[in-house]
Amino acid sequence: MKRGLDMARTYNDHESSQETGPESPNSSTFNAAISSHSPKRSRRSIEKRVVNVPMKEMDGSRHKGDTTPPSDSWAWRKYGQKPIKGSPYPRGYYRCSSTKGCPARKQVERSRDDPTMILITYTSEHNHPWPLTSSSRNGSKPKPEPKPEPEVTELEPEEGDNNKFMVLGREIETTPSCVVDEFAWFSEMETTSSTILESPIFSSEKKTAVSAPADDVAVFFPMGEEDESLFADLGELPECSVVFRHRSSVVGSQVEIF
DNA sequence: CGTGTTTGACCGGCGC
DNA sequence: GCGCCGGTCAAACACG
Repeated sequence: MKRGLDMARTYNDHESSQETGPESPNSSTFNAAISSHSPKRSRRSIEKRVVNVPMKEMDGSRHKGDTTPPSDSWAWRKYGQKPIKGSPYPRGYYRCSSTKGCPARKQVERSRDDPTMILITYTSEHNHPWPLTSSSRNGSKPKPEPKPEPEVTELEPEEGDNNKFMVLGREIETTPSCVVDEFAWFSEMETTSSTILESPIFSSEKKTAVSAPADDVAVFFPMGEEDESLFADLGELPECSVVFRHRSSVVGSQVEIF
């Protein structure tokens, strides 16, 4: 039996059962659906987010190798590892196993430039929610865990900068209306283990994209209208609610969004 | 026994 | 057209 055919099917079976709606061309410059690198998903919008995590934050977590990701609250199952050309470190491929049919994936690799940094790329289909149920890897079973009562902090973009921020060196216009519910999962991760570093990109624009006063981490991501549909079937968080919880140990944040 | 990891092979896109 | 490369599959294996 050869793959091509059934591999696409295997996943589409899962995904089709979770179809939340037709792909909508996005209006936001920011949530730009990536015409994927992954041809098998080309029918859909793919969202990609990159997070840098310093390795030291991984001490004490289940750190077994170069591509072992820092523990977050989600269950991830590794499905592959590849050496990457030009990088001395392999890239690990993980699929979300927190929920059945969860389309989220992540890639974990050491930064070539700074081996102490772990580069985590989260990928999910645009119309799929990011995993909101969490599961501790301590146990073997992921279990649904509705967030108790997330501490909601309303964040408002500063006006001075026109709601723009830099993404990989590009200035991106953002939608001021919402902060990222979508990143509740990220918040979880952040609260559990990692420090998300502040990148030069964001530090230079810190008044806009990332508000990272000494003890607070707040990250803005614009949401297009269609993003809200992400949560239509979730109902766990109020609109425009999110945010990263206060953590005294946090030194900064960096999230690059594609 | 169920779940996750390892690893070699395969597939498709892309550049030359 | 061909080779390279990134992404994924799936069998075998490990572990609790």
